[in-house]
Amino acid sequence: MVRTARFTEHDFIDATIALVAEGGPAAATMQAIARRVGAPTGSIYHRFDSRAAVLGMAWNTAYASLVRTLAPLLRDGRPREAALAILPWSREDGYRARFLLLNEPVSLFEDSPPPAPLRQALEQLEGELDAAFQACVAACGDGTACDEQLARAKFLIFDAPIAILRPYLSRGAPPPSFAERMIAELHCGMPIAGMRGGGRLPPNADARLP
Amino acid sequence: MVRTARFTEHDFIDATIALVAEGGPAAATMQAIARRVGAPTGSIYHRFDSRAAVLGMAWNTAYASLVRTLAPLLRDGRPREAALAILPWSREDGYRARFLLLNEPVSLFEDSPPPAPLRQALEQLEGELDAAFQACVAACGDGTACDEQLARAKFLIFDAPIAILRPYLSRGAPPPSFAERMIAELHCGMPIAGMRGGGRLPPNADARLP
DNA sequence: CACGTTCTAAAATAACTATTCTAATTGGCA
DNA sequence: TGCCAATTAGAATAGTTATTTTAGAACGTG
Repeated sequence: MVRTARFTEHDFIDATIALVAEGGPAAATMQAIARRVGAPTGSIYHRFDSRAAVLGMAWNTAYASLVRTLAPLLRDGRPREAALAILPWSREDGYRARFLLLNEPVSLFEDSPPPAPLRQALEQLEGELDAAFQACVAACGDGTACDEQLARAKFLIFDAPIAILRPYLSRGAPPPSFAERMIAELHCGMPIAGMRGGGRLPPNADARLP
Repeated sequence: MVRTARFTEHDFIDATIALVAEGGPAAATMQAIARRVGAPTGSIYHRFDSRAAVLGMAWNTAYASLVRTLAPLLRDGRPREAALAILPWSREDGYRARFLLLNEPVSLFEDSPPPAPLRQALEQLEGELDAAFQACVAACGDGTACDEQLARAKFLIFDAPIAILRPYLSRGAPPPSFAERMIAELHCGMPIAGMRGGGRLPPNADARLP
C-alpha cells in the first residue's frame, strides 16, 4: 500500500447501518453513505462491488455480533442467559439493534440480492445459530428435538425477547426497566423441552420497579 | 358521475399491499401498481394525491382490519381469544398479513410521510386499540393499570403471537399446527394483571400434532 | 342526440439513483 | 529525489422514479 487510506471499510458499514436505522433502507443511498462518512462515492466502489454488497456486509456484521453473543450461551445449555443477553446487546449499539431487528431482509435487499460470497457467509451464520439452538434443546430437554421443541426454544430465547424490545426500538425509546423481568418470566411458565426453569413465577414477580 | 370507472380505489390498494408483501416497500412503484391493476399511472393520481397517500391508505386499511378483529374481544375482557384470533386473521389474507406484520412504518414511509388526514385516521385506530387494551387490563386485573401491566398485556396478546408467526410469514411458509398451542400456552404461565388464565399449562400441553 | 363531467390513456418532465470513468493526489520505497 | 500503485476526488452516464400535462373516450342527463 502506497497511499494511506483516509477511510476504512467499517466507516462505510457503520454509516450504512446508521442511515437504515434512522430512515429505512431507501435512506441508505450511495450518496448519503458517502456524505455521512465524508468521502466521495468513488471510495465506496473502491471497496465494495455494489450497493447490495454494502448492505449485505452491514447485515452480516450486525447479525454476526448477535450470533457471537447468543451462540456460546446456547451451547452451554443456558437458554435463560441467552434470552436475557439480547437486552444489553441492543443497548450496546442502538443503531445496530434497530438495523437488525426492525428490518426484514426482503425489504433491505429488494433491488438486488447480495453477492454470492456474502450470501454464503450469512447462511453459515444462520447455520451456526441454528446448531446452537439444537444443542441447547438437546442439553435442556429429553433428547428428542422435534420441530415443535426447536420452534419453542427459538421463540422463548430469540423471537419473544425481540418482540418485547421491538415497540421501544420502533419509537426510539429506551426499553423500560421491567423488560428484563418480562424476559425472565417467559422462562418460567412455558416449557422449552422437559426443562421448566424452576418455579412457576420468579420470587419477585410481583415486585414493582427496583 | 358520468363515465363508469373501470377501476376502484380498492384495486390500487390491494395491488400495493401485494407488491409490498412480495418485494418490500420499494417494489411498490407507481408504475408497478398501475401495471398490476392494468391501469395507467394517471388513474392512480386521479384517486390519490401521491404515492405516500397510496401507501398510507394501504397501511390504514390493513391496520384497521386487524383492529376490528381484536378490539371487540379485548373490550369483552377476552385476552386469550384476542391473541388466538391473530392466527386466522393472518391466514385470511397472506398478503395483508405480510404487509402489516413484516414492515415497519419507518421503512414504508421513508420518502415522505402520508398526508395529514391519513395520519390522523391512523392515530385514531391506534388510540382505539390502545383503549381496548386498557379496558381489557382493567377487566381482567385488579384495577390498577400501570405501564407494566399494559405492556404485559400488549406483549401477550399482540406482539408475542405476531412473533410466533413472523418466522413463517417471513419465509412465506404456512404456520405449523402447533402455533396455536404456543399462543394458548402464553396465557397460562405469564400473568397479565391478576388474571392467570387457570392452570399452569393447558391439559393437552404435551399432546403431539392432532 | 349533443353536452359536460368523470375517467382513462399515455407521453413529457424533472429529479434522483447506482454505477462508471477519468484525473489528481498521496506517501513509502528504490 | 522521483517513481508508482493505492486511494481519493468528483464529474459523466444511463436508467428509473414520481408527478404533471395533454388529449381522448365514455355515459347518464337534459
